[in-house]
Amino acid sequence: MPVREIPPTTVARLPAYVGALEALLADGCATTSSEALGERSGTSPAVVRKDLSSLGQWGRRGVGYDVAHLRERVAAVLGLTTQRRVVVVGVGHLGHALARYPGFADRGFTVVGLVDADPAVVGSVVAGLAVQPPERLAELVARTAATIGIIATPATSAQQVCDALVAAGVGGILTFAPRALRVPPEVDVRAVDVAAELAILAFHDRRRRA
Amino acid sequence: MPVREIPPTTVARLPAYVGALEALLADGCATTSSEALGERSGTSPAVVRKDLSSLGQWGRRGVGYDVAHLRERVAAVLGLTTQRRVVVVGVGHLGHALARYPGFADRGFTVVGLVDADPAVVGSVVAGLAVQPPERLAELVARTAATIGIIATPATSAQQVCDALVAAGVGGILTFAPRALRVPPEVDVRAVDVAAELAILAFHDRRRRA
DNA sequence: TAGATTGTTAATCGATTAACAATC
DNA sequence: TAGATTGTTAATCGATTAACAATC
Repeated sequence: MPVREIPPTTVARLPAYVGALEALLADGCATTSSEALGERSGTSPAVVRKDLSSLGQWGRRGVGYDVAHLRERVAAVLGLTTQRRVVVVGVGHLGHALARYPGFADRGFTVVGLVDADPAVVGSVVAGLAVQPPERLAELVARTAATIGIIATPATSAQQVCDALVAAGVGGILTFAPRALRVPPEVDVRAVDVAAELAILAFHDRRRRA
Repeated sequence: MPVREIPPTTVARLPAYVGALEALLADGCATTSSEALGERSGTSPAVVRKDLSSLGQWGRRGVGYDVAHLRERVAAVLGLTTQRRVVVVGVGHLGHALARYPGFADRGFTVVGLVDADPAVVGSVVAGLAVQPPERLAELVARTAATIGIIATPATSAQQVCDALVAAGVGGILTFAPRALRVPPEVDVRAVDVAAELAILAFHDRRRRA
């Protein structure tokens, strides 16, 4: 177990290493190098070595890394060995897609609850789960022991949903709403803003053509 | 027009400023400060001032920024004043959601084409567009003059789709597939990995409980 | 032994924070 | 004039890159 604090940039790259290691495993590679890992995860060999050595010394000089062992260790550092329960708020097109996303189960995440404010949607069954009304959110989180909430609502209700999730006791929130959220310091927020990503592409596109 | 190169971290924050300024405009604010903008966009006043001053001097000391004017200028820097045409490859649940996402049109992005490899999906009409087979991708991009491609396919086909988009001539790619993509240096790639975001939340969740 | 590759240190680079003079 | 707030500089901090000794 690492004693030093792991830098946030390193943590952000760990999931890519797990993915790359799984791909290598599927390809039948028993051993790999920082060079091959960098190639597969989109970073440089130097960064790979620095990141991995900040977690512990799991490679062998002159040889490389044991793929299966390293995958297990990095997944353990990320906390992917435990199942995590996730509640999705907002069951529009995006919420639907998230509720059914196969990439979650592979990584130990289970969607255990769906919530929507629209009475026409409440009660419908999506991905085997009956959609609950917002007033049942706290009870749902408590009953399922969910620790992560996903916000897939319009931006206008995002802060309200966020407050409800925090009050219900989740420790982490992933939001797709294009709006900054206020949360107490002990709650962790990650934001995905698809339109913002396109805007950044547009910036470079504009530069390229200028 | 700014002469100096704009730092990537600044570019990444610009869309949030545009959003915050639009919210302020909707609230009827004519003028704002770096403090209020920071609050709304999730950064500090110092960062706001530094970012904005790297684009030009658009504030007035002792007074603040003109909301409408600043919004227009930042949007112009991002290149949001021109309509951008977007092609979505992979029309599963996520592709469906993207094709219909209202947040795109608001920011000047129009989905002009849909492509899927599944013969059962090809020909179906989603969001007013007939889904095309992969072999029509190049023609589709050429005909619509699309400059941005979105990859919403399984990870296994992501690189192949990426190569086809590059060959078809798009300048920017937004991928949702959890896999590093190889592209020529003149093509810009942004990656959104939802499972990775959850994994990062899981890391902090684990620390919190440890 | 010779070649390969890690783990780590030092050097470079860039981003954030703090502070304040300029100026409305 | 006094108070407010920008634009900018300097100081701090953290991340990346380069290089190489350790070692398999």
